[in-house]
Amino acid sequence: MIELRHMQALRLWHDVSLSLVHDKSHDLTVRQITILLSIYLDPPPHTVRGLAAKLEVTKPVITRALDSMGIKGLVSRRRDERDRRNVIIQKTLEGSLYLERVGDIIIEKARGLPR
Amino acid sequence: MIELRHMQALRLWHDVSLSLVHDKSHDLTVRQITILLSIYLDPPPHTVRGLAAKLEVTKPVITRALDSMGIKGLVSRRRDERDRRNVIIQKTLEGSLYLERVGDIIIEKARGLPR
DNA sequence: TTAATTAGAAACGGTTCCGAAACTAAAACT
DNA sequence: AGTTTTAGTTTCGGAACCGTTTCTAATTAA
Repeated sequence: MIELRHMQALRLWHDVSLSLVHDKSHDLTVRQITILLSIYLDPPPHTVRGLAAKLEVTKPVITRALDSMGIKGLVSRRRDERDRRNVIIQKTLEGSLYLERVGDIIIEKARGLPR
Repeated sequence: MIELRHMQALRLWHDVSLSLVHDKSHDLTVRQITILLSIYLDPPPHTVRGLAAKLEVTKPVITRALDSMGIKGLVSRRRDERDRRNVIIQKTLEGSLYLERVGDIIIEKARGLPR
């Protein structure tokens, strides 16, 4: 039998996920949102290889996720001038606004939970 | 500027999502996990049309998600004998165990947050 | 300066998902 | 009984994603 606090945790996950599904604007995969959150929450600089190691996926997975999210304006890329093999992944205004909305949703849904 | 409680909400979402990405066992999409959680948290009976309406997606999306999760043993389907047009979607032991683990992860990551 | 390493992207083939439309079967209506 | 409606699935063409492998460019090592 699942306990009450388990149910509340899962209810939160459900409610926020449902809001993300309803929000047709971006439709990110779990990997993509994890990458996006890493870029916005972890200390920079962010590189393809660093994200690949963190998520335990191959580099092409990161490259393609950045392609997709770049098209949507959620992240941008810039060559590292100190070592031009590197690509520095950067935040965008659009990405910040999107995550701010996601944060609002999480807080709102958490507030609605029984305590 | 993102506030502290925003950051904590997003950090929780990040940490749990990262755990889900690391967990190679099931690899569900956001839609799939939303459907799975609906089945386990909302009062039955669960039907294709009901889930489609709730998620605001077409019925084939639900059918296919149930196909995928059925193969993984996370849900099962049964004809409604009272109205044989309906399909009743049911929980499984495997699905319960999986969501119990997800609940554990959420609670664990929430505990690790600064307060 | 040439060879080896490193970072990231591109190419390849396969899988999965999508929405729209067509289809099957069961129930309800007339 | 025959038509219409309802529930769910299947099919279709297209898009996105996956892992592996290959490629390009930049840096480091010999």
